[in-house]
Amino acid sequence: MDGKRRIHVDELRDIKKGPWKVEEDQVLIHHVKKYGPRDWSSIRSRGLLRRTGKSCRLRWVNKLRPDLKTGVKFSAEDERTVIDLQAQFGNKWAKIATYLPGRTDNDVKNFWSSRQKRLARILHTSTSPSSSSTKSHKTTKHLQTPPFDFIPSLKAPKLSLSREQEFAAKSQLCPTIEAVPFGEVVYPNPISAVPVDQQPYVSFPQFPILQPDYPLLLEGQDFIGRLGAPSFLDDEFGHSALGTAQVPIAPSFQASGTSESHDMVDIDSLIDDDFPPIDLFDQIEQLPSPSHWS
DNA sequence: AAGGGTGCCAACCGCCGGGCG
DNA sequence: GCGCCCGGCGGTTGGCACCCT
Repeated sequence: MDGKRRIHVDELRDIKKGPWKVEEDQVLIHHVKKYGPRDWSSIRSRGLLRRTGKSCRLRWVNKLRPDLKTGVKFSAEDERTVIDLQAQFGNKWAKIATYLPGRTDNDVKNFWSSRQKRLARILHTSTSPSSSSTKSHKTTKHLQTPPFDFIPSLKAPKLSLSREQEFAAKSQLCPTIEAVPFGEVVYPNPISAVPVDQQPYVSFPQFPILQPDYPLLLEGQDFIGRLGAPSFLDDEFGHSALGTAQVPIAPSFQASGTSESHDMVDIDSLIDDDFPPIDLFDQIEQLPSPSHWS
């Protein structure tokens, strides 16, 4: 073809990928100081770096920008903000990131992804003991086709709660989960494919079918733990909107050994670390029922 | 001590829309 | 109007460190 095309191919062959070196960062920083965060492609055309403009821009935005909160974990406040905004905007990470100073869309995206994985794992563990913790999180594709209809997904009902209201909704904790005695099992409607005659069950809310997304799980928060709270259904969905399903207790939860463990599950065994202190959610108010979600 | 699971992060890929010739 | 280039964005992947058994 023409010369222009051939040059383009040669350039592509010469493109560098992979982790950035300190020297490359310095060149990029120098370019931005001189020309501003633009003309990314000129960095390459000037022969300053063997990186694509896209790669340069990404490096600057995600790593080199001076206003970034690098190495700072998401606070509970950040967490709430992300959850709120994700509920409002969906997976518009760039937009959400604009509400979080020092955070990039990549940060938010990674945070949300980790959270989704954790939630999926928790739910998977609590409903499918035979297959828990056997697959690497690297195989993320299984998360896109989760085994449950209700795993929190990428679109959530739009909420208009105040932050205080939402925090308050997290506050009702129950120290135990009450297990349904074996033999009094109600088959978990949309939840589990595990044979019901092989596992005892933990009371579990039957999520609203038309609102399958559950957006308000804080990082590290004991979703499982709250399932046993008497007010859980009222808090989260409005009692009238829900029935109750049961899900099997994971083997690790059953194996506590004591006679009580037959009927009661120690909440500590269900909760991840980093759980926000209870007094974080001092004020208790009720969430609106799903009928109020718009 | 070793191996597997998990969390976190950096970076790439593909798609899309806007600008421009 | 069309094609190309560029930048922006969301999704995905791979690597590494840490933790647990």
